Amino acid sequence: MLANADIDNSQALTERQKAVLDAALRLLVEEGDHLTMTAVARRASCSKETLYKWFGDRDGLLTATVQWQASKVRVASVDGKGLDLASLTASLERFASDWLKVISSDTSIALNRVAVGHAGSGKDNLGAVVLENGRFALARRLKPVLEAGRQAGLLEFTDAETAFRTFFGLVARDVQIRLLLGDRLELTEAAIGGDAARATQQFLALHGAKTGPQSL
Amino acid sequence: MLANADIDNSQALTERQKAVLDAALRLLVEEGDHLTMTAVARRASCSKETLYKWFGDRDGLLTATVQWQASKVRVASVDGKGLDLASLTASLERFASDWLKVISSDTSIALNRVAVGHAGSGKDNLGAVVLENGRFALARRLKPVLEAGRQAGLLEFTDAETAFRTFFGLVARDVQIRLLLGDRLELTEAAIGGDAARATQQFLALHGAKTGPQSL
DNA sequence: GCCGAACCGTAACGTACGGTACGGCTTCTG
DNA sequence: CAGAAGCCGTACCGTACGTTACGGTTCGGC
Repeated sequence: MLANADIDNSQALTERQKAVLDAALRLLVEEGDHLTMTAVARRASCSKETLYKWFGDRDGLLTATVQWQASKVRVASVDGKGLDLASLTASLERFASDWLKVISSDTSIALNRVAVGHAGSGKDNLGAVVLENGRFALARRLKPVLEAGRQAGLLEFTDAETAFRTFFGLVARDVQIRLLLGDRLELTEAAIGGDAARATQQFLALHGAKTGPQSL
Repeated sequence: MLANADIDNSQALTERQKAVLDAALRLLVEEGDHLTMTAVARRASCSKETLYKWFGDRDGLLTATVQWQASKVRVASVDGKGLDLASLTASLERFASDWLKVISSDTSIALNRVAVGHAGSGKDNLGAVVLENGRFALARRLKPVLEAGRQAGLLEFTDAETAFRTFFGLVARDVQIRLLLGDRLELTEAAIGGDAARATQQFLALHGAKTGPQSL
C-alpha cells in the first residue's frame, strides 16, 4: 500500500488552488462522480484552462481534491500516556467517536464513493489514497495506544494489528457500507456517543486484562 | 428499505435473458461501471435493440443484472434447531465463513462498487437492492439462530438487531471497505475459516450466557 | 506607461456512448 | 410456401463532456 502522499504535498498549494479544490470538493459532495470540469470551473470561478494547467486532467483534479481533503481530516491523535483504565477507556471512546463521525460525514461518504468507483477501473489510486488517510491512518494512531495499554497491563493481545481490526469492526460494524450504499442512517451525536461507549466496552471485554486491575 | 424484488422476478426471465445477464455480469466484474451497451451486446451475442427491448435502458440492464446475481447468491440458511453450544458455534462459524466468502468474491466486489457509485447520484436503487439481498438478507437468516440460542439459554442479549450488528462487525471488520477501495487482500480458504472461528469465539465471549452451560 | 505572465470566460473540437433505425436471417404458424 | 415475429449485426444520430484554443482583463515589474 503506498504510504506516500500524506501531508507533504498539501503545502505545495496556493491559497487560490486550495479554494478551487474546496469548490471541487463541495461539488463532489453534491454531485458525486457526476461533476464536470465545466461545473468545477464555474463553481470555483476559474477557467478550465487553469484547471488543466494546475491539475493536468480530470483524474488529476480528482486526486488532488481527495488528497486535499485527506490532508485536512485526521482522526485526533491521543497521547498514549493514559496509564489507567479510565483514560484508556476515554481514549478508545474518543477514537471510536471520531471515526464514526468521519465515516458518517457527507464528505467522507462522497469521497469514498468516488474512490470505490475508481478502484474498479484502476486508472488512478484514489482508493489507496483514501485507505491510506482513513483506515490505515487510524491504525497508526490507535496502535500506540493499544500498545501502551498492554504495557500498562490493562490490555491483553498478541497482535496489535488483529486487536485493532477487532476494535475497528466493533466500532464501524455495518455503518460505512450501509451509508455508501445509500441507506439513510441517521447518526446523531448521542447515538455516536452510545456506539463509541458500547464498542469500547466490548473491546475491553475481549481484550481487557483479566489479571491486574480487574477490580470491577 | 424496500423489501420487494427478491426472488419473484428472477423467474420471469427467459433462459436467453439469463444468459445475457450472465454476460453482463461477467463484463461488470471485468470492466466495472465502464461497461457499455455495445460491449454487453457483443459479449452476449445479441443486438443492442434486444437489450433495449428487454431492459429498457442502461440502468434497467444494470438493475436486472444486480437482481439476477442477488437472486443467485444467498447466504445459506441454517436451521435454528441447534440447541447445544457446539451446533450453535458451528452455525455461527458457517454464517461468518459464508459471508466472508461472499464479500470477498470478485462478483460481490464488482456489484457493490457499481451500486455504491450509483447510490451517489440516486437515479436507481441499486444500493437498496444490494443492501436488501446482502446485509439485510443475512440479518434475516441469522436472527432466528440468535433467538434460538437465546431461547436455549446459550446466548444473552436484549436486542437481536444489535447483537447481529456486533456479530457482523466482528466478522467483516475492515475487509469489505478495503476490498472495495482496491486493497489487495488475499483471503484464502484457511484464513476465512480462521477468521470465522475467531469472530464466533469473540461473539460468544460477548454474548454467551454466563449462567447455564458455562461449564467450559 | 509598457510588457509579459497569469488567469477568466467562452467558444470550439473530437470522441465516446446511449439510444434508434433498418436490412437480413431464422423460426414458427397457418 | 407465404407472412409474421423475433432477433442479430451494424450503421446512424444526438448529446454530453473532456480537452484545447483564444480574446480580453488584471497585475506586478521596469
